[in-house]
Formats: sequence, C-alpha cells, structure tokens
Amino acid sequence: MLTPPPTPTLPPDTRTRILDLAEELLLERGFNAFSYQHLAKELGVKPAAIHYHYPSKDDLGTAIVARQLRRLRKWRDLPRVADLPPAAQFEALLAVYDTHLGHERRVCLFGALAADFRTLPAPMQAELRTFNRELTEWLAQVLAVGRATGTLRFVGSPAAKAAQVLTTLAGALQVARVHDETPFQVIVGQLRLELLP
Amino acid sequence: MLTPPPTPTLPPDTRTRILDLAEELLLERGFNAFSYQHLAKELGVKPAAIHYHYPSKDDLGTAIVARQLRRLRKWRDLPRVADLPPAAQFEALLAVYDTHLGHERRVCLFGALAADFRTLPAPMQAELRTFNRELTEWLAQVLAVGRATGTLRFVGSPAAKAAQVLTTLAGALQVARVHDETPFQVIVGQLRLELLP
DNA sequence: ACACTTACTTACTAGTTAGTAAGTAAAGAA
DNA sequence: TTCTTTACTTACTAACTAGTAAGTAAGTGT
Repeated sequence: MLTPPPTPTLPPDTRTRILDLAEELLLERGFNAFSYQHLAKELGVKPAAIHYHYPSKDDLGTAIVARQLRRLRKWRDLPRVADLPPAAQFEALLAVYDTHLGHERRVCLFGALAADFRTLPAPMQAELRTFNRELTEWLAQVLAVGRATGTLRFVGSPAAKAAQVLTTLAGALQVARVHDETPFQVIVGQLRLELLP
Repeated sequence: MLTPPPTPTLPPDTRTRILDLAEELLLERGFNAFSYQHLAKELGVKPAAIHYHYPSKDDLGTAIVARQLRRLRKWRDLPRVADLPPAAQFEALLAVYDTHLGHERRVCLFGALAADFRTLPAPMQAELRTFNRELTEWLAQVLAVGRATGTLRFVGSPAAKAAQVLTTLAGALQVARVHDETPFQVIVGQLRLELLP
C-alpha cells in the first residue's frame, strides 16, 4: 500500500474559505439570500472576522465575480482549451455547465445574478458585464472558426449565435434547478443536434 | 372633442394594488429584495395592512405566481391567440416577452425566481413548476403543428425545441437587464431566423 | 337599533441585518 | 527585546425583518 503523496495544495486560509463558501451560497441560493452570519456560523468564525477580510458585502460580492472573471480568462487561455478544434472547444464549454449541474445543480454566475442585478453594487455589475462580454466574444470566435472549417453549422452571425447559445445554457441550468436534470440534458442535446453536422 | 368613455375598470382595491406592486418589485428586483415595508411605504398604508390581506410573504409570493398561471391559461385560450396559425402564435409569444422588455426591462416570472428557487416556499415552487410545464407544453404543440403544416422549421422533437426556445427567451430578458435591449433583439432575431422558413 | 364584518391603524415583539470600535494573542521584523 | 502587523474576538449599535395583538371607524345586514 502506497501512502498518498503529500498534497501540494496548502489548506485554504480563512480569506479563501470565506470566498469559496460565499460563492457556493451565491450560486445555490442567490446573493440576497445569505448573510455574514450564515458564512460565519458555517466557517466557525465570528461575523466580524468576515468584515475584516471583506469590509462590506459589496466587497465580498465583487471579489466573487472578479475571481470568476480571472478563472474564465485562465480557462480560455489554457493550452488544453485554446489549442482544441472548435467543435471540441464547444464540448469543453458544455462540460463546464455540466460540472455546475453536478455540483448540487448550481446555476452559472450570470444566471445567479441577473434577476437581482439592480440590487447589486455598481462594481459587481461592471464585472459581470465584462464576464459575459468576454465569454460571448470567445464563443463567437470559436463558432466563426468552426463554421469556416466545416465542423460547426449554423445560420446568422457568429456573435448572434454565441449570444443565443450562452443565454440558452444559462437558462438551462435554471430550468434544471426548478425541475430536474432532464430538461437540461434535453436542451443541451438540442444544441448539439443543431450545431454539430 | 369627445370625452373619453367612462372607464369600465374600477379603481383597483388595496388587495390588488399590493399584488400589482409586489409583482412589479419581484420582476424588477427579485423576491428577496423587497419587504412589506417597501410595499407599505409606496402604497401609503401600514405594513400590517399587507399582513391583513397576505398574512405572510409566502402567501403573497404564492398569490403572485398563482395569478400569473391564471393569466397564462387565459391568454393561451383566448380566441385571438388559440385560433392563430402556428407562426403567428409564435410571434404572439415573442410579443409578450417584448412587452416585458418595454416595462423597465422586467424579466419573466421564471427568470425572476429561478436563481432564488431554493429559498422559496414550497407552494410557490410548485406553482412555478406548473407554470413552466404548461407553457412548454403549449409551445411544443404549436411547434408540432407548425412543422407539420410547413410554416415552422426545426430539427429534433417539438418538446425539446420548445424547452430550448423558452429557456432562451427567459435568458434573453436577463441579458437585456445586464446589458441593454440590443442583445435581446439579437437573440430573438436569431430565433426567428432559425424557425421561420 | 344593534350585531357583525371589512379594512384597516397603532403599538409592539423577537430575531436578523450589515457594520463598527476596541481589545487581544501570536507571529515576524528591528 | 520591543515594535508592528496580522488575524482575529467581544461587545455593541442602528436599522430593518416578518409577524402579532388589540383597537377602531365605516359600512352591511337584520
């Protein structure tokens, strides 16, 4: 029997644990449905400890979206994503949404914040707009190359198709939450059927 | 100059005014983002007056969804909707979403509640599931007839296409809220391009 | 005329919210 | 060794939350 190799990841510090839990609650229950008390209780610290790291809930919310934007950019530029052919890049995108589904049917960041958007602090709104814009631009490029090389099929402009597909995926996770995983699979199946020749 | 005909609609009573305002706030800011105090202040009554008509916020929320479900059934069965050819029924559906967009970019009921779904009272969850299921079944039927008569074009099952289209429309209103009306028009344009031959 | 119902208001509670100020224990730097 | 910084806790506030109980004024029915 081998002893497991020493884990290379340090145990996350309080700052990160707060952010992780806040993100989890945001994606599972919505931004206005969790409080510093909830976070503190579950983490075994006092609410003031959270104010120490994130003085206001606005700061905390903005940090969540900012981190997701950093992750998006990192993921998009990863060689194992950036070097894929378009159809496989599309599948990689679907895999991300499938992961959300697997994690307690979490919605995506956009789907979690859109309804409450007007109650969000301005920096959070700005970061979310950037997040959505960059993701849409990335997919539009993928679709354009895919159609040019004959591996993806659609009518209309790549930008319009990208906006439509991402909107559908965000909505599909919401439908999965309201019903179950079935409609998500049905909708993704329909997307594949239409895009992949 | 003609004097306007005497309005046949009575001025709405407090009970209705509460429900109207609560629905408006729900669709514009989310269910966890308004309180009995907000409602009371804007209506010029005391919070206890709202508890008189809707004892708990659960009751109020459930009443909002129940009314929307009644409206959906009524709309769907209206002769000027039910007797239309499929392509025109689809356009009538788009017109409803366009109306939401025109009303301060309100999201649809489903889009407003999906993210916070797990924080909602059980009767509200049940009503929302029914709402979404009946709307999807209606559209599936429209699409099936439309394809059979050659006025609508799509691949896959009518049920899958209906789920995809409605999900996209709900998401499109959310995108409009985060950005502006342009992406909504783009997405709806894409839907028309694909469905109408 | 009297009883009853409707639609509220006034006055209150207990719990939760974000946020602050002051204190403290431990670690690292000078 | 002392100073400083980091990462908290304790103790607090003011505002807001849903919700309740008791009272009241205006009708409605008999």
